[in-house]
Amino acid sequence: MKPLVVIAGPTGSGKSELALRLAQHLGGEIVNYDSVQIYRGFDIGSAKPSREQRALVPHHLFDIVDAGEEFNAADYGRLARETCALIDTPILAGGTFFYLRALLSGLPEMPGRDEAVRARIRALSHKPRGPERLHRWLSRVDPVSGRKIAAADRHRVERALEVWITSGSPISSCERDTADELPSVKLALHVDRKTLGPILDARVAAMFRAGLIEETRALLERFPPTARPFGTIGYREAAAVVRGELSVEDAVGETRRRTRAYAKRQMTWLRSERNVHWLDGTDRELAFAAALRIIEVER
RNA sequence: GCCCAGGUAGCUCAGUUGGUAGAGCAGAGGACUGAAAAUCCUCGUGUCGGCGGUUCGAUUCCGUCCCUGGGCA
Repeated sequence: MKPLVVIAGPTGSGKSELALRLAQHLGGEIVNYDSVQIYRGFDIGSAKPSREQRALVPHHLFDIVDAGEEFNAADYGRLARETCALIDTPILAGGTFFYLRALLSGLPEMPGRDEAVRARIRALSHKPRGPERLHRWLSRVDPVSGRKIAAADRHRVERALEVWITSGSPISSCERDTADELPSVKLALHVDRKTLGPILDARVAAMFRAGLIEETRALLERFPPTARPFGTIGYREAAAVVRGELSVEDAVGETRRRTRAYAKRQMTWLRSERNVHWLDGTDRELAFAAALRIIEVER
């Protein structure tokens, strides 16, 4: 199997554009690894490629689930493997590196999500000092995870307990089969944060101008407000505006703030990723040329 | 000109019944095993507006001056 081409980088660094150009040049097809662009209707706030762009080259794994449906990294990993297997030259584009990992390395063998168990755990967490008690429970049954996961990290505490309850074995004992990793060429666009900041600010303003609030209002009429994508950057703020809890101005500010923090988190993740070829994201032509060269050598 | 209310970390502010101060945000670094655009961890010395006074000691009390709001003229 030829190595998969992966385009990475922080949000707003020009991943989609580079991926599209490479796909056109190499006769490839784009495969999304962004956890919000998988949702139907969440277009403006997720910076989904436009209809025109998507007509140029086949695009996969966009608009595959509705907001109310359960979908997670494991689902993505399975789906993406199937999808890539059917395509001659997949070009992975996105920013959810946990999803990318689920695709390339797979997730360890372990029990899936169990809503009933989750509901029980969540009920406990709402009691006084609930989070602390859940963490103490976890530390007792799985000291390794207890040490690794902070008590305030409710998602991870919840999942670790869920695995313990449903399987009787600690999540920390589950191991990924590392030999199984799919070969890939990882290209990451680098834009230093001083430069990226204003780009992201402008992008957020453009999203609100393009009708993010109206898009969110329409989506809120079709899906429960607790649906996951309503908690993501931009949509959380737009939903608050729709509910009359936030001014548009504050929503823009809050969305900018969270977008910048997100870009920072993405950079942190990418820095620790091995075998990444870094490209200068400030020069699109150079980045494209360099990407082509690297892909030729690596494949 | 007079009367209020303020002037404390890059920003918004808390606080010190007098013993040189701390939150949120921003910023920096990090984690990431089915919610991942999620969730979380670590990092805080700044003439506490200026100058005097009282005091062993003032950012805190007093005086005065400057600045910013708001009100009255």
